[in-house]
Amino acid sequence: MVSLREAVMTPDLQPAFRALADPTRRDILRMLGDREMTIAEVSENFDMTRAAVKKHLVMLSDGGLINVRAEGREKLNSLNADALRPVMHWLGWFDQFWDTRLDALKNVIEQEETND
Amino acid sequence: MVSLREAVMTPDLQPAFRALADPTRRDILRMLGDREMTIAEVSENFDMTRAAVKKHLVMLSDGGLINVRAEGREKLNSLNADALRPVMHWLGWFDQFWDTRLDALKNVIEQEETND
DNA sequence: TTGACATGATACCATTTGGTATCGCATATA
DNA sequence: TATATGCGATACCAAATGGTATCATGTCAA
Repeated sequence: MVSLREAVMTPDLQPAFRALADPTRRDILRMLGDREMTIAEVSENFDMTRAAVKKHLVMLSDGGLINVRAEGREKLNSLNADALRPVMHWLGWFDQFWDTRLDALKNVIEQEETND
Repeated sequence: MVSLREAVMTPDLQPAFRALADPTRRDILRMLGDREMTIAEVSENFDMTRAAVKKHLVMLSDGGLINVRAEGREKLNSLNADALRPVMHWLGWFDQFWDTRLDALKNVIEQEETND
């Protein structure tokens, strides 16, 4: 029996971290930020076969990072950004070790971002 | 020529993401949060040979996640948490997609954490 | 019903990954 | 100087990964 907090914040991180370890899959995630896409549409953006893209989508799905919805003979893949929260949470533990000398620089950068 | 922001916030993320993709390496990072350790010391915490641990340390070093300092015939490995910032930054892009309905739950959890 | 088409499934291949065993080298220390 | 010790390097192996080609299946449309 795990606590509510454990259940929500500490699922098995391995599938998500593994899914994020490939640049193609990270690119796919950002593409799906725009809109949900079929496998064929995703594949158009890469120089590889649809079967290869399909494998990446399976890994993303295994990590819970995308949802797949059937519509007729098409499968629409959509981003599930919430699955990135546990990953962020894990990384957040390291906040305590961040070099505070960089904070000023961080602020500068974030200021720049507001001007994008 | 890349901008300051690009140089600081968008280095090549691949070595870091790859380093984070293995549970042993993630465990090592948290161990090194306590104190810097020799290879032998890190190896004591795992059921694998020193050579295997060494390989993990090399990958962590490739990702910039640890620093290695020689002291006599020993090599002291220490956490470089700052290298996780670009990773956090990349993940932060997805904040815009997070389900706001989870924010209340997140607050509850963070409240719990203050009571640890 | 008959194609056309989007997807799924499988077999296969090369490379990377995660591990072991073993040897050599540099550095403390008796 | 010997010798023990901490580490690095290499060769090797099994399994996972990232890709291809090919065929099967379900669904839309004429």
